[in-house]
Amino acid sequence: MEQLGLNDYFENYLNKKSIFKNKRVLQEKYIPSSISHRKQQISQLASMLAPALKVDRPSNLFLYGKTGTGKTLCTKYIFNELSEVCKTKKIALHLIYVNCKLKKVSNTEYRIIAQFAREVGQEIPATGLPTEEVYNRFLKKINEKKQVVILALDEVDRLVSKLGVGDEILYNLTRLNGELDKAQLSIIGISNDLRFMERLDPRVKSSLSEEEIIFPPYNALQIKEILKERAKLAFNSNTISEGVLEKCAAYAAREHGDARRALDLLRVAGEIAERSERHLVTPDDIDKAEEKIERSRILEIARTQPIQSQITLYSIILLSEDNKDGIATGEVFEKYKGICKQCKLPVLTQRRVSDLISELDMLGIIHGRVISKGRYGRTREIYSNIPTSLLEKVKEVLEKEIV
DNA sequence: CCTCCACCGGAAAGCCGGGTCA
DNA sequence: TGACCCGGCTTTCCGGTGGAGG
Repeated sequence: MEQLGLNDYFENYLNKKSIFKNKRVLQEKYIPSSISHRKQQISQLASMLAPALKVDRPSNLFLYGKTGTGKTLCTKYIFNELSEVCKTKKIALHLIYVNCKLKKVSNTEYRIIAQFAREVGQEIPATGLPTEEVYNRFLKKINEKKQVVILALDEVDRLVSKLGVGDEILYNLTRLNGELDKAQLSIIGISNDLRFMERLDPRVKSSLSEEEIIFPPYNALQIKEILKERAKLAFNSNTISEGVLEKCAAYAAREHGDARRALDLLRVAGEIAERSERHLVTPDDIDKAEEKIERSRILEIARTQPIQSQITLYSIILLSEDNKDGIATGEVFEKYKGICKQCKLPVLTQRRVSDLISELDMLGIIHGRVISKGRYGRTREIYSNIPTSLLEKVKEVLEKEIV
């Protein structure tokens, strides 16, 4: 009997008319056949990379623009087009796209170079080799034949984040071309940190940004048009009610014209409507979507932090419950110490816990600022950023981990 | 105007678990 | 097998520092 019920359910599910026609259109990795409001950037990109088709080395170039302004999309788009041409005309051009923040936080020189090497078909162990050796293998591999290699480094700023340190990776990279005789190498840097360049060594700066392309944020109107195009492909007709796209665009523009965020919102809103058996997405769903995205982001962070960081967060939550104004680092540390002892876990130094607090701050899940209380010292004033409606749930998650 | 609190945050070095290589 | 290499996390050390209270 039960099985029959389940069968019916699935049967129903399949027959049910979905709101979505093709949900993939709203996903990040989808590349539309034409890109709106980026004509200028596309043609610049194309003209700068075109020499590669004659096996001449294109200039290094640099793409700026905040998140969701189409940098990655345009790059991938151009890469696709280029490689089409190369395939039909048999041109020796190798395009490599790497996102520098792949997997977890800080990516290192070794890993990045290893990643390049793998992209050109040279196996590299995950660790163990001297970094120098990885460079050599990479160079040797691409220098095997006469060709142009274009490296796109998405989110390059991640490579340099630790002020001062790290720009040697870029320095090395920009110099690599000189060590090749057959092959030629050029680099596309992509960054959403507008002040990134200022922090760089001038030598790197000049060679990396032989050419620059700027991606300005989309305005609400443009985002709306983008949404409209995508929605047409992604949803069945008459499933989007009046004002949904406008609201979605307005929310995304409120930040800084982040088209990706707008698309996420729309997709989640669609899912919400669908799950509640409606055939219409309403502006209200956009609000729900925004809340849902934020909630799951927070829960995800709480769940995946390393244990010591979880305990720190837990301490902050506990303390902020009966302490409306900010908490001091010292208080957090005392609480933290107590919990660690109780759970028989090693206790970290206050210095370290202080860093954990900063990290949680970066994630936006708490916030704090350094403040002086005169005679009573100088400390960070810490507040929780977790909405009260989510507090219990977060605590639950953390307690499960801590025990 | 000076003091001195309670921490901030940079630098450097150590440890550990992952690996290579000859 | 032992000598090395790497990244990530942590500890150690320590020079600051804004401003309430004297």
